[in-house]
Amino acid sequence: MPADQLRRTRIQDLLKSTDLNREVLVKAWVRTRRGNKYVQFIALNDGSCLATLQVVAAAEGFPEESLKEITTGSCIAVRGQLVASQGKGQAVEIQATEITVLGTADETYPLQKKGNDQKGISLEHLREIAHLRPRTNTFGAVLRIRHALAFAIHQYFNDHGFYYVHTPIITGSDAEGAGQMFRVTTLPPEHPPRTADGAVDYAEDFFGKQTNLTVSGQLEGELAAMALGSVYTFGPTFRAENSNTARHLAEFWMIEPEVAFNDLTDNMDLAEDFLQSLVRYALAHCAEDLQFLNDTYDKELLERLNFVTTNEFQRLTYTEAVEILKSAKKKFEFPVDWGTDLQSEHERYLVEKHFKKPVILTNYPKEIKAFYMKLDDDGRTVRAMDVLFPGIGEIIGGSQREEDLVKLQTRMAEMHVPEDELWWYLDTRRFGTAPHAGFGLGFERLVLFVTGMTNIRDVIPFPRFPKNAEF
RNA sequence: GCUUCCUUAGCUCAGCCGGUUAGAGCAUCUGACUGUUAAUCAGAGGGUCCCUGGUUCGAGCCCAGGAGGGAGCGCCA
Repeated sequence: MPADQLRRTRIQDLLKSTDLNREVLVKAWVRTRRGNKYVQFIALNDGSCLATLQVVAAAEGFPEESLKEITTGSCIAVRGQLVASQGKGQAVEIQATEITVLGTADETYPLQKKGNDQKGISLEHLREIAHLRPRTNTFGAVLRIRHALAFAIHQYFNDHGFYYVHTPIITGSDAEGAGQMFRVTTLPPEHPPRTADGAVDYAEDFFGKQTNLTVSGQLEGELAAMALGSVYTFGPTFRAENSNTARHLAEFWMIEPEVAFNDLTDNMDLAEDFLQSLVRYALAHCAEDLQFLNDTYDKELLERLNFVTTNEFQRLTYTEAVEILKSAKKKFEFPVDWGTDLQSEHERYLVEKHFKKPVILTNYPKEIKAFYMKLDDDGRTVRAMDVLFPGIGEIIGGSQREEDLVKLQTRMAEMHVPEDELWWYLDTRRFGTAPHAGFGLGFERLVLFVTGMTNIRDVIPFPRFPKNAEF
């Protein structure tokens, strides 16, 4: 092939290639350069995998002076022979014949290599340079795993007969009951049009009414399930809560399957198989990245992931959980009483101390759960389920839905949910209602669990949280 | 929103009881070195000690207020 038609090969493909002694072209970012006046070694990373490719530049072709611009962080194109490496750290390397600097990076590049004192840039500092952190090993690994999990989610549902439905991001309802919402408006903030009594006149707004960013696609997902049978949503979700924790974001991605004719047990079966399949997919497809995270941050990560894929989740009712907590020897900061919601410390005790495995809690008191959950026969509890994971807490929240129109209307009245805003939702119970169930999985919480990262702001490229919308 | 801790070189951190010119490792720069593996060796440059005010003969250190960040809690996914 003529030299100028040579196409670039990804480093991932070169590193596993057995077709040696051929000319290749690589385009990538420089991690380090070292050597002497006779030979120089350049470690290259193009993001296709964690590992770097070693480029050898011999002095005959590349006097040391000519490599001055090849600094940590610069981007170069290398043409050369792919050969077996003489060194011990790698199987193959490139003997360079031509190096072109595509982009320089001077000494102010923030991601200079860390030294042999093993101390690198902290995750906290990397959050302040989130535009560059994908170039680190850690964020490369996290972002590749995030991608793999997103892909596995679509594959799982496709393989199981689910249809992907796109629910709206702008919603005209603020009655979904999942938290504070962000307003969406085109009205001028300084001088909005007013009605005769002085209130802001939203009839003048873009949609002719107040609108918000969605807090959940569930209600629309239910509409689709009542036609397509098994559906799921996977999209961005927004909560304007002033939550300052390592497990909350103002903008996050949520997966919400909804299945006609499923009851609570079917729902639990789906959640458990779904989660196990996703973890299994990551173990099979992200081995190198997971090994790196295991070695770097959390020595028990792989062990924990394998454990989850091979052990059944512990299922018990809220009432049973309260009994266990009441008889526990541990002293809790918050008392446990039937009817109050469990605190983080209680959930952590059940998952990490008592059962030492993922837990699915069901049949919560109706007072502490949403209006749309199906009432149990005793009239006190609802068919809710929360999946609790070690280190994460609630990773899934779901329920069998109330399919009976009258019971649903009664619950809405009790919880002051206005019927007129959800007339379309109630129509599903008026026309051909059916038992159905579903749940919401926080995507970033899943990525948090699989990567072993401890702060949710480190598993999404550009996190949105109170007082921060940089980048 | 609440509790608590932190903020010193580009990064990661020391800094004694409040006392002379604020230190280390890494990074960067310069030089040496014939295949390195987060190369090695030698040298050099690099500081608004987060900001404002106060106490004191004297403040990186003590006090007050503010800003930013971490961890935990609440809300939840």
